[in-house]
Amino acid sequence: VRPPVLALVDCNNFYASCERVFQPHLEGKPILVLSNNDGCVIARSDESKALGFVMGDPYHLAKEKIKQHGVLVFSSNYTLYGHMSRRVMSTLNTFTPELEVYSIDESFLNLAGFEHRGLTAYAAEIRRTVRQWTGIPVSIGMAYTKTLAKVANRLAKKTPAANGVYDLTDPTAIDDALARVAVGDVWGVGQQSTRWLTAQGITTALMLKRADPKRIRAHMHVVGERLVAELNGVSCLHLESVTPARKGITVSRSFGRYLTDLTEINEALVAHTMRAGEKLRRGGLMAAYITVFIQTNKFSKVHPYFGDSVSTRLPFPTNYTPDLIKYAHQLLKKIYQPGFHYKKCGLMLLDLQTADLERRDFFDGRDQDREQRLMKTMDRINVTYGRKTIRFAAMGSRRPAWTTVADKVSQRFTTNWLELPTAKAGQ
DNA sequence: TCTGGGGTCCTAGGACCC
DNA sequence: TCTGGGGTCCTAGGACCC
Repeated sequence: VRPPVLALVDCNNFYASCERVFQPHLEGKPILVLSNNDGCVIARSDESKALGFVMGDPYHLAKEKIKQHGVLVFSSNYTLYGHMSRRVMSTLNTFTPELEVYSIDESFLNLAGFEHRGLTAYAAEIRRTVRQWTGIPVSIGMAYTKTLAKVANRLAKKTPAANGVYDLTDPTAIDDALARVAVGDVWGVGQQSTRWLTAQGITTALMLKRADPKRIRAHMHVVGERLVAELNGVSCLHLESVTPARKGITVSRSFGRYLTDLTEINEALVAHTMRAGEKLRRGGLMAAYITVFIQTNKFSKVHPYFGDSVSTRLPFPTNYTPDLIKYAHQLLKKIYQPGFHYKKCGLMLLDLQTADLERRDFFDGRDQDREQRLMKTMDRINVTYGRKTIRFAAMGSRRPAWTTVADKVSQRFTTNWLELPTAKAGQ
């Protein structure tokens, strides 16, 4: 019995493409999208790639070249990207009953049962439809394992004649394809493994496919062994159409400038904690374990590096923000050392559990119903009138010292009435 | 002189992903 | 001056138990 055909649909240059949808004059121009805090390059249009801009390039080091080539630069606009992502995914859902949303710009589709339509033709139709309904260009790779579908997707992008669709279900085509892929470009092979594999003389995906799985396992553990199996057409990573429960929630940000003062850092931490609480409640969850971390700028040549983290188990699982703020603050005080130039802080909530049980009845005389109503009301106000409309005093009231930089954000075209795109009828 | 063995649970840290 | 943020999985090793 054949395993199901999997298609990996990947949006091309997703963030850059999102910017283009509502600003068509950007078509054909080099675009870069920056990370939070306008720190580094995280998305590039084809034109920018051709100019030699690299993923992860620090923005401040690229500025010269950006100016020189007239590249258009955007701060990241996650509200827009998230919304465009949902549009793409729901479009894809009309082509298959079973789909796994793998990331903001990628989905695996189960195409079993659609073979009679001709896989290449069907994929081409998916591609056309997504483009027409959302304005986002996608590439599609098909194979019998996720790892091979990833390879196929890569080839769909790299092979101009493929028209954005690459079928790797034909076993006789696989080896030729794998010979064209560097081992470091295989999904799951990162820097460490690339270094080791190369030293072993394994430089292409095909060589990795043919390597002795036991030998690979000795260095790359079961993950590496599975990878070799997947390259050999043995499916180990199955389609997960049901989103598994979240294991942790992290909120962290770099500060817009250095902070040295505990109170100021705590204001940032309180803001992050509020956000983490919102995420918890939105997912119907409570957390029983919390980690807080701080760090200075790891790239600085003038200031010494310092970073630390500390965790604690909470006396009871909670999603009540005042509880979270209290414990986060206690932990921050434990790791804060005066005298450093801090650049970032954050928290992680772990050991998440569903909030449907009344677990805290035994602990104290607190009125949980009232607490939950309070959080619900706060959440509703902050959704309706904007984030942090209602906030905790510990967050500070003036413009916070830690505010991130985002100088070049585009409009929230899809989620804000005041920022809708305008169309003009021409002659 | 000679000081067990096997199991579980938990956490930290590494590697990788987008 | 200026280098992101949020995840998952796996393994080793310590604590603990019998």
